[in-house]
Amino acid sequence: MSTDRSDASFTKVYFHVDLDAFFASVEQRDHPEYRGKPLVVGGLKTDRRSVVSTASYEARKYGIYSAMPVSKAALLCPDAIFIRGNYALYEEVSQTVMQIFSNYSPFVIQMSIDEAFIDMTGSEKLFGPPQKAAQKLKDEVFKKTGLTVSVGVSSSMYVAKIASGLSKPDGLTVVNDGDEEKFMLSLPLEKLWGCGEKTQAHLKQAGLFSIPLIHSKSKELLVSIFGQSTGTFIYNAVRGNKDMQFGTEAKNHSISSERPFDSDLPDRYAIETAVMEIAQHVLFRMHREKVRSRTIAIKIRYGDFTTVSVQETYDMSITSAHDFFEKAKVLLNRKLDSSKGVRLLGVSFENVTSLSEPEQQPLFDFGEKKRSKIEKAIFDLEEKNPAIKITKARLLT
DNA sequence: TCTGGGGTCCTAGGACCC
DNA sequence: TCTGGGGTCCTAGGACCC
Repeated sequence: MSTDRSDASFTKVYFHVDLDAFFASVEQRDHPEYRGKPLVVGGLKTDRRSVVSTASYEARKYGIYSAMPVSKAALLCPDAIFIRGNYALYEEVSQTVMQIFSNYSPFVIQMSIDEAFIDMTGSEKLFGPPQKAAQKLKDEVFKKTGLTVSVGVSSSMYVAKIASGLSKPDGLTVVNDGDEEKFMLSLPLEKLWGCGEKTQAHLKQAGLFSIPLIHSKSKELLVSIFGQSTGTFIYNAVRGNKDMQFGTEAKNHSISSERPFDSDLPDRYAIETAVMEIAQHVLFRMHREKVRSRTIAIKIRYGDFTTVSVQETYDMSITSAHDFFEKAKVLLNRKLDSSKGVRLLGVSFENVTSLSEPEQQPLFDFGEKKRSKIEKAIFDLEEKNPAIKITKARLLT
C-alpha cells in the first residue's frame, strides 16, 4: 500500500475542523457564570484600543464580531462580560484537540490555533464512511474537552474549508465527491474564502457580482484583471478545484510581537524603551523555540494610523538584546518621523532558522559572544522559575 | 467606533552577479 | 561603449487569514 499522499488513483477525503467560538467557549466551559451570556474575549470595557478577539454566540446576536473595537462592542451590548483572555490556556486546549485529531490520521495540517485539515483518505476501514467518522470525531472532542467543533468534508481542501463554516456551531457538512463545482456555484460571493474586502470590491467593480458570473469567465480574463496569482486563485476557487493545497510547509517563518499604546508615545526615549521591551519578549520566544534570525523588522504605526516599516538583513544573526538595541536605534533613525506620535510598535525577526543549522562564525568578536551567553543564562533562569524577573535597568521605569 | 496580535504570501523595484 | 536577460537576495508595502 502506498503512503504517497499525492497518489491520485483514489479519491481524497479531507476534513476541515473548526472549533466553535473557541476562546469564548473555553471561558464558558470553565466559568459557569459566563454560560448563556454575551461574552467578549479581547479586552476590558475600559481598554481604549483593544479589539474583539472572539465573541460568544450570545454576544454575536448583538452584532458583535471579531476585529471590532471593544469600545463599539460595549455600545452594542453594555451588559456583556468583557475579559482579556488566557492565551496560554487556549494554546494548551488547542494541543489537546489536535492530539485527538492525530488519532484519526497521521496527516493533520494545523492551520491556526482553532482549525485543522485532516487527510482521512483511505480511513474507511478504520472509521467507517466520512459522515460517520466525522460524527465520531465531533463526539470524541466534546467528550474529552467539552467543546464543540464544526466539520466540513470534501475531496477538495478548499471546499471542505468553506463547508465547515456553513452550519456553525456544532455543524457537519458533507459535500459528495463530484459535487464540488455545484456546491461552489450555490454560494453567495461573500463566502469565497481568500477574497477579502479589497478583492471583493475589485470583483464588483469589474461587474462580477456572483460566483456563477465569475465561473463563466476565462482564466485569461481573470488573470488580466487581478494578476497572475489572484486571478488563477479565483478561477480555481469558484470551481472547488481539488488541486488547491493548504498548509504545505511555510517557506519564511517569522516571529513577531507588537503593542498598541493607550496614548501616543511622544518622544524618542519612550519609543526606544518600548521597542526594547517588545524585543525582549520576542528574543525570549526565539530562545525558547531554539531559532535565530539575521533580519530585524520594526513596524511603526502613527497616531493618524499610517503605518511604515523598516527592516535590515545582517551578515550575522542577532544574538543579544544589546546587539538588537544598537541595530534598532539605527533603523529608527532611518524611519521614525519624530513630528508624529506613535500609537503602536512592532518588532519582528524574519526568516528564522533552527539553531541546529550551522552558521558561519564571525571573524571578530567584540564582546558579543559573552553578552549572548549571559543573556542565555538569564533566559534559562527565567524559564526555570517564572517568578524571577531580571530586566534591563532601562526597562525599570 | 477608530481600527489587536500573530502570522503567511505576493508584488515591484533595486542591487548585484554571470 | 552600449545593452541584454536571468537568477538571487533584499526592502517596503499590501492583502488576507484566524
